[in-house]
Amino acid sequence: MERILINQIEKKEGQKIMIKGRILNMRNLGNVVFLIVQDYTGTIQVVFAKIIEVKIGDSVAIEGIAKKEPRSKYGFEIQGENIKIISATVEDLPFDLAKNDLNLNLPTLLDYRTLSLRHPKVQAIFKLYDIFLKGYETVMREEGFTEVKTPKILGAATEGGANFFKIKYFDKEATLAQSPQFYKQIMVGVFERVFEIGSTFRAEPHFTTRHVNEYISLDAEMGYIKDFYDVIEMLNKVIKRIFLMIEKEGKQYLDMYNIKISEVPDSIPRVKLSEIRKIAKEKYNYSIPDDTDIDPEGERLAGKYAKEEFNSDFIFITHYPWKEKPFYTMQSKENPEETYGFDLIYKGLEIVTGSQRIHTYKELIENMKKKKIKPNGMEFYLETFKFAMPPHGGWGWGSERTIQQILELPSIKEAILFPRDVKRLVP
RNA sequence: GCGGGCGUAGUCCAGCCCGGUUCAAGACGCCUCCCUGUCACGGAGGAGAUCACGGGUUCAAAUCCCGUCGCCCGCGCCA
Repeated sequence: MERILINQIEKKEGQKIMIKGRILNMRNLGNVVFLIVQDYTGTIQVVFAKIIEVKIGDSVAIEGIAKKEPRSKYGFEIQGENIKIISATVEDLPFDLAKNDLNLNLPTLLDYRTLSLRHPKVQAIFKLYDIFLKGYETVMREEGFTEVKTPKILGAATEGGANFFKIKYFDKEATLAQSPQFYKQIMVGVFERVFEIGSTFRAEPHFTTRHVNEYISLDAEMGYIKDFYDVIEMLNKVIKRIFLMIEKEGKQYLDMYNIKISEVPDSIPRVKLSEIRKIAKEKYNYSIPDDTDIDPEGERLAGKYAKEEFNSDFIFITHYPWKEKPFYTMQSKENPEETYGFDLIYKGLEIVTGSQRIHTYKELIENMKKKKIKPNGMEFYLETFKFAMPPHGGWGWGSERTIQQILELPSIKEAILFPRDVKRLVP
């Protein structure tokens, strides 16, 4: 008999069918047994009026009659006639996958990742992530961006600093990319508009709920901009369209977390960093420390301000200080202490960083000198700027952080299948 | 790196402050039995913990002290 997918059962009312899937739960009432069976399209209840020898977790093939059943919360069920174990669970599960909530501590959730991922509510995170990635690809292509994949094994650190992983590369030393920055800029000189979805690696030993050492960055870079507001407008438009797609296609998954996805304003509020400092002080009586651009408390307050003042979950903070920004960021013409750099804060957490980049060779070299950065290993990047790079800018967007914030997950690690942090290299 | 916290059955946890009838309680899961409409099914019974490890204080330590190991969080840095 041919397998019928669970979401197709309603079309087979009254017919004898066969499904394949995993037993999520079993309720034994003596002479009647209820099974909840899951395949990749959904879940359904199967009822047997006899004793059956199966365990929760088994992969099974079930033959039975599809029928309408108002007594079942699914509205439909299968009157089971025959059940066959395709693959058996040979050990007790370490926790209860049948409950609505898994209720595990983070280390347990991640240690038993191969099993915790089977829980519908955990799966929902990654189904939403799937929609999110598809949305990004779709919208970016429609905006004329070409998808590129740039190397992650690099000969030199992208942006200086010590936060890159060193690896052995035959007889040389290499590093893992902590950003596609150089390559995506170079590609502006080729395709004008490019985007990338790729792994980035950061060797920072951070211990927070919003950092990991390997994450997926959604990058973009676009040429012939008139100023960095062109980049902000593009990002605004892209986010709005993606969030609408997630709302439409991911409703069943959002519902599992009781989340109504944020409305993205047509024009997300934009506030200068210097303004945010004043607002934090005057409105919330908090002083953002002078030795940083903005601290996490400052970001939370910026998010709070956006909600209270503009009823927006999003806010752009612009004009980050020159001394805090990397050498390729364009300095403000109006105020040399500031740059044309911005962050996007979503629900009080930074999820995107972007800027207009310096596009002339001369300015780039001058800025490097001022920042005391040696060109060693990045000659290939600098060379490009001798050959007429158009004015351009772009962003790096943390994909997992976005999912974390959409679902309000307590840790970014819940939004990654197999997260890598300071303490975790397996599974 | 600095600061704070945690470690008790397979899982989630109570007990720790104020050491002693609690030979560590409960819930979920597991095993046995009962139940023909459950949907977090219900009911009865049962097994499962050298209280992270090592040392100390004490008549007595899960509980107080010291050390070790493991982990989590905040900050820094950033997406």
